Amino acid sequence: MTTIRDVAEQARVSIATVSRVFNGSARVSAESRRRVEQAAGKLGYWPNHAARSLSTRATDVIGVLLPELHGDFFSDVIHGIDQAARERGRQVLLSSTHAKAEDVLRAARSMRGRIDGLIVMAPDVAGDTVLREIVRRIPTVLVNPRSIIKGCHVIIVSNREGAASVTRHLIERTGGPVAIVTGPPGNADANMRLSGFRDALSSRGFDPDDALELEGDFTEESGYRAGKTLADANHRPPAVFCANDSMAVGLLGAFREKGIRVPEDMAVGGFDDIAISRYLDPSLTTAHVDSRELGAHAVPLLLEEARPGPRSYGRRITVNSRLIVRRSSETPSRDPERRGGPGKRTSKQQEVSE
Amino acid sequence: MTTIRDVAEQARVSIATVSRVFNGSARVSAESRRRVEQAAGKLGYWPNHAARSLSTRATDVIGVLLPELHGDFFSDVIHGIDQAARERGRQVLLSSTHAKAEDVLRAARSMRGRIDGLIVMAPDVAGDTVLREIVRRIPTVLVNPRSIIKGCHVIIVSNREGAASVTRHLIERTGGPVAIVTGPPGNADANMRLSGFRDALSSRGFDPDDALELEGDFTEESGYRAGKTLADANHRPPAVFCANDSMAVGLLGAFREKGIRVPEDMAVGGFDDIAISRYLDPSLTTAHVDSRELGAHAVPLLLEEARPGPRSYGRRITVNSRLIVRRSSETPSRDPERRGGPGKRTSKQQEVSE
DNA sequence: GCGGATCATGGAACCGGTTTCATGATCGCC
DNA sequence: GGCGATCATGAAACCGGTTCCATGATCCGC
Repeated sequence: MTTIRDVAEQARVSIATVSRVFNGSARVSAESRRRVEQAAGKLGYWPNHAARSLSTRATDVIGVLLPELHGDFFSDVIHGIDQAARERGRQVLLSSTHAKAEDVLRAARSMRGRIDGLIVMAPDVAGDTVLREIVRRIPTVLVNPRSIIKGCHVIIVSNREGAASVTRHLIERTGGPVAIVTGPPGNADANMRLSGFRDALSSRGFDPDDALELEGDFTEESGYRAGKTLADANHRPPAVFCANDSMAVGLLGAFREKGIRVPEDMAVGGFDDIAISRYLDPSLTTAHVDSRELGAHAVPLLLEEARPGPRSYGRRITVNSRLIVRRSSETPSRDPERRGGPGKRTSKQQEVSE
Repeated sequence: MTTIRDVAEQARVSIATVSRVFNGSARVSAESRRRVEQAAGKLGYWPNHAARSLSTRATDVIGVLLPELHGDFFSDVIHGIDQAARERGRQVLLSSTHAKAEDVLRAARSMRGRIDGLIVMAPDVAGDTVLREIVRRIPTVLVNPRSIIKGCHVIIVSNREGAASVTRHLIERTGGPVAIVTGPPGNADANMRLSGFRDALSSRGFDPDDALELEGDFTEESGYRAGKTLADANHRPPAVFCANDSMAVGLLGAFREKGIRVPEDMAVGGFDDIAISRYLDPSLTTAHVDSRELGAHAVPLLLEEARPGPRSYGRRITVNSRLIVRRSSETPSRDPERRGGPGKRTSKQQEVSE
């Protein structure tokens, strides 16, 4: 491959001059510039960015660590990050499926020298030792971490408040109580949503009841199993809140098989508002999280952090969720003609913000 | 940041020995290894991969160029690539939204030195000069390009055959003829699908008819517009094939607003089998493309290509599509109880392969 | 015409690793 | 005990850029 030296030789100038032409920084005579450009064109020279970033200590690349790429939620987050990055002339280095702390550490390590900063989503990583190791070396923005690192920027989805608002809504519509299908035990998002659910229940005068809490793991299958369990239960509550939409999809399938009508027999709520939620039958009441916005927030925060100079003190940004009421929690009697279906995607949906 | 020299100094060995310890290549005495590991741990040393790949000329990173990140199709493709890459210890450098040839070239250029190989999806890039420029310098796998580069690996979705099979199916169910909502004019996928549609029509004895071809651009909105146009047409055909599922979503919305029942008044088919297609009401008949498989094929092909040594001759891999028959093209009289909904996602769907 | 400022340019150090090659120590064997 | 083979190790070249600094040429004003 042709290097800067080949171009310099061909153009009969020094490599320093070639570098200057390509960076447009210092002044170069018109004659030298012409010769360099001609030589570069003739040889088909493309600069090597590994070499470049070795000396400049900058890469224009943002690293992203995700727990998984499955599911629409993370696709949307990546989309948001990629778009925000591209608007700022950055590329995105992706690494996904890091459940264990050890995986996260290894992935971050293998990015050292390749990125200017890192966006980490690690809702399953307990303790802060691993995150500290990373934050110590690489400018980082944490998204929904289980533990907060002092001085490190954080973006937090209002999981607790969102879960509480869906739960409250279900209580209002049905009189309560409400069951929950939880996320995996160690997961930060899952924990906050469970907590919000409990808050809402007790604030409406319902006592804590273990029988109302079914364990899931955010997968459609676990929602399906929980749906079967609920359907067979003796004293079925009139509503159930699924800690994410994927589980609600599975749960709705189980209910259909068991002949439980939604919302007539039971109201259902979810969390995330993934793309298919509005197309489900019945369409799903859920807490909408603007997952693109997550990325859009993370990138500028990170680039500010990655800038040389004194670090700003760790900032905390909260991304709000909002309640979207759809058919799965409608009052049964009401507006029967809407049965037709989800409607055109771009048309106005019935949305209720709290 | 600590460098290999700091570690060497602390461990009282040379940088060569530190390098050997970290790469596990040559033999190092137990004593030296211990000292190096202790020093590295104490100093918190993480190797710099920019420097490393500068001398090894390898990065363990795969570049991916996409036309856009919108839409479920490309999300799935990324997912497939990421998974295949991770299984092989590679990371993914992402760059999206490259409509124009110029953008594609710039993006590829800015990856030089950062990646071992490149996967390019550029269905809108006409001519082969830009792609040639890239292929010349970086091991590349092209996915559904508009023009074939000699000697370069290519992965091709059987657009033509898939479109033909959906069209034939619609003719069989309705007696034909079938209208089409096309993709954007210059797009490679769109062109092939249109071509397959025409083949199927003429092979069943229908003459070409411009009135049956409505122009779309792969967006939901364009499908919506086409739906309105079709609904208002004088002689409406009994079926319509949308060149992708997103447009079918829009078209179904328009039909609903116009009171056209699917499949009773009109049968509808799509292409891609994106995630929501099975959840639509009615669920959508479509040509399923395993978009994850696309990635799974591209990565090993690329890594083989990127291996030093003689280049293998450009190989061509075809990813087949298969017809998925769902309610949007069902014979109206049949099986009315299936109206219930899409069913559990993991449960068996009615699928018909040709 | 002379002295100092401005300007274009090249040499060389540097970024942080890998790897070749030379060297001295240790080993086994006769 | 001496010799060649084996082994661990460090010095130094190298990967391909950027940038500091010195240098010589040109320009300007007096």
